Amino acid sequence: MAKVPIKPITLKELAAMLELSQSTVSRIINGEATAHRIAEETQQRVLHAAALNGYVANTMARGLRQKRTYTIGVIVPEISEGYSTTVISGIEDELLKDGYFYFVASHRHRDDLLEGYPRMMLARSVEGIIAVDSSMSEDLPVPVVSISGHDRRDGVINIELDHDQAAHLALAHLKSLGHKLIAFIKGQAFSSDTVLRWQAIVQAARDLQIEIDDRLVVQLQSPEPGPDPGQEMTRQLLQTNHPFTAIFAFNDVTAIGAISALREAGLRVPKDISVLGFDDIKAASMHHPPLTTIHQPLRSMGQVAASTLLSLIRNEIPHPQPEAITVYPKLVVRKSTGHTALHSEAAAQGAEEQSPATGKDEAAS
Amino acid sequence: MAKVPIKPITLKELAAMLELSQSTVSRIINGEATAHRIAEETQQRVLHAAALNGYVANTMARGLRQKRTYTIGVIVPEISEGYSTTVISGIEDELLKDGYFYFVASHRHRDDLLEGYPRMMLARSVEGIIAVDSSMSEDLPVPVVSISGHDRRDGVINIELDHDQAAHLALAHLKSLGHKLIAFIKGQAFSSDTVLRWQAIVQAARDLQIEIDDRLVVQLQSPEPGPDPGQEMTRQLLQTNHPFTAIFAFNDVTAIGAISALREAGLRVPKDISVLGFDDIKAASMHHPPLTTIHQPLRSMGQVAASTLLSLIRNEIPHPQPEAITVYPKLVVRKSTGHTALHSEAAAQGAEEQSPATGKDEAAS
DNA sequence: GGCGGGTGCGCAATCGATTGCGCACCCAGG
DNA sequence: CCTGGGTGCGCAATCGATTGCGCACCCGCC
Repeated sequence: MAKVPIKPITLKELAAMLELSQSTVSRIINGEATAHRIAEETQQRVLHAAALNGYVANTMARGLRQKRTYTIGVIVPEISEGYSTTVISGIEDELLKDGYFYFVASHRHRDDLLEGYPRMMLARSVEGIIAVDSSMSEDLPVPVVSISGHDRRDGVINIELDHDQAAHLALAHLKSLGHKLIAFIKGQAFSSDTVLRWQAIVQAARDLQIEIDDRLVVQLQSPEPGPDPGQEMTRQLLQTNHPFTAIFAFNDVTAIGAISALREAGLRVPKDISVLGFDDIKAASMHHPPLTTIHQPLRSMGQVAASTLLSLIRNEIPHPQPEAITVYPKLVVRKSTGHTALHSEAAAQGAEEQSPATGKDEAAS
Repeated sequence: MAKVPIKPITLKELAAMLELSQSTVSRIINGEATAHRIAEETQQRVLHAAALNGYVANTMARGLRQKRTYTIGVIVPEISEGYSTTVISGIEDELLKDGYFYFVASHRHRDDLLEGYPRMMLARSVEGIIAVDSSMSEDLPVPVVSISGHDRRDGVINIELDHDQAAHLALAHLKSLGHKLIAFIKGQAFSSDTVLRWQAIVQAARDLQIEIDDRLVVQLQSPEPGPDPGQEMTRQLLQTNHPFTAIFAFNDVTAIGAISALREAGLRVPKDISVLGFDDIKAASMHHPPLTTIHQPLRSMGQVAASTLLSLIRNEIPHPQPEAITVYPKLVVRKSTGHTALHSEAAAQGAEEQSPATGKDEAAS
């Protein structure tokens, strides 16, 4: 089992052993032998010696010359929460399959890092960059694919959710449960989804004839990840004393914070107030009650981003390039939403019973 | 906002602009100016121009010359859950500070990947590897730091939790709440913590004079991440009909699964059954009820691993190297544990009241 | 005027692989 | 004998940075 790891042999040494030039050996190793008319016998000789000596080309030397590294960079806001990491695991699926590796860097919304990381990655000759929920402020000399970044920049392909459909699914669901007084928690200003999502909600509300009461609309302020900002805004919502029967949160983590605040105020979810999340991260199904949420196919967004980026790198995407690739949401009904009790106690009671606790839900994607 | 599209500038170009030689510029950039008697004014000129043009040395070229890559590899079982990702974010903190980048690869417990990834990383000349909850089967020619991997291999430094203390904290907590019939859910066989943790539990139980009933000990089987395996084993535990008043789960996600199973069976947590988790991942504090758990300083374990690895790489750790670096657990009491009702209804009632819902807990580390 | 000692910086090789040209050799045909 | 066309492979530049030497210039002093 214990192979002795020896000092890697270089091309020069290998060539010397074989009494051939480096060029020849290099060509054979790289499978360009026939294109250069190298004798079959020589090829075998070289290949054999290479295998015997465990020759592996030095990645840096090769990278320096070819300007190829088979490496890409992934830039995320934050590494420890459900959104980015699910996307990353989708990215990984695709990349490693093709022999690419990736660097990860999280900028935590710090502008200097948002600027610096792409640069540092370029210094490492990444062949492309995937930005997750982060807007790139500069044009980069490599292909860029952006996930939920709505920058509309030349050459940058966006992977984005169909927000209109998402908003429609969400509001139609709440409406079907009888909700009319719906509170909204918008995302932080820095999140690239915030604006589009809100526009879509406004439009969907109009289509479904749901009225949006401005006093029931709040926006996350604290840049902190985790449920606290959502909890905080929900408290604020409760303090204003405007009645509502449902909350549509910007994401699942916010929804979880909202539920904490509601509980704190003695309100039951979903009996008194329904809470609808967004994203469908792992924690959504693990929560109690399991969150009804709008599922974003995060993992496959990562996969699509990665395979699109590879295509761009290989120049396989004809111009004009598409500006965006749309993916579609799904409504996942779990237990944090129910019929509103405000207009019909009976309906509310029914809602309680409508889905007996089976312990199973469609968490797995 | 729109700066120049950043095509990295090279040393040669920068030197040309400044009408200096590459050597001089290189020396200044690398802080070897004084050692080479470069005029203070020239230094300022160079530094300024470098900053202005966002010069960053090409890592490949530098690496080629210095035989350094400033890159390490991180191997994790799985990327999308709380344990690894928290560790990774700790790793990132330390590494990027020192100009290192890292590759991530997740093996999902597949042996071929567990073998293959280290190899591929070596081919990319990583200077070291951090293995998170994964055992490396071979000796590697670079420094390795392992987090919760109990392999005891020469040259591999382990970052490990003080399991004895953890077990003691956990059992003492349960005992203090009156629990005597404690069920245990052990980790999957592949998790490197499983054995040590269990040994520590057995020892702590002995010390605290708690009896472990073998019929109340189950082990996670399914390799699947997420709460399902925990839920499954808890159902099994319930079916055997041996009474118990508390469950000590292998980790928080398992605890969450356990709580689902208990609810499903009509049992309340913590009123009927207390559940104690392990790890203190983000989801633990977000759950309802918030999990009482044994906190592992995951983030700082990542930081320690990274800084230790960097020291190893720099050869700053004198021989004989330590075999392990121990970090310490903390008991975080939230709301999933309470006095057992089995022996004293009064005590149980008291427990209910003992911690009023404040909505605040010590989740943040 | 020549020499010694600072000062301040440059030349060119080097890391290991890739790659655009080009060259030597052989054989057959004219 | 010379030429033309294969065949089989090598020369040397190149990628971008680092680094061991070394050199030019200036000043003051004997």
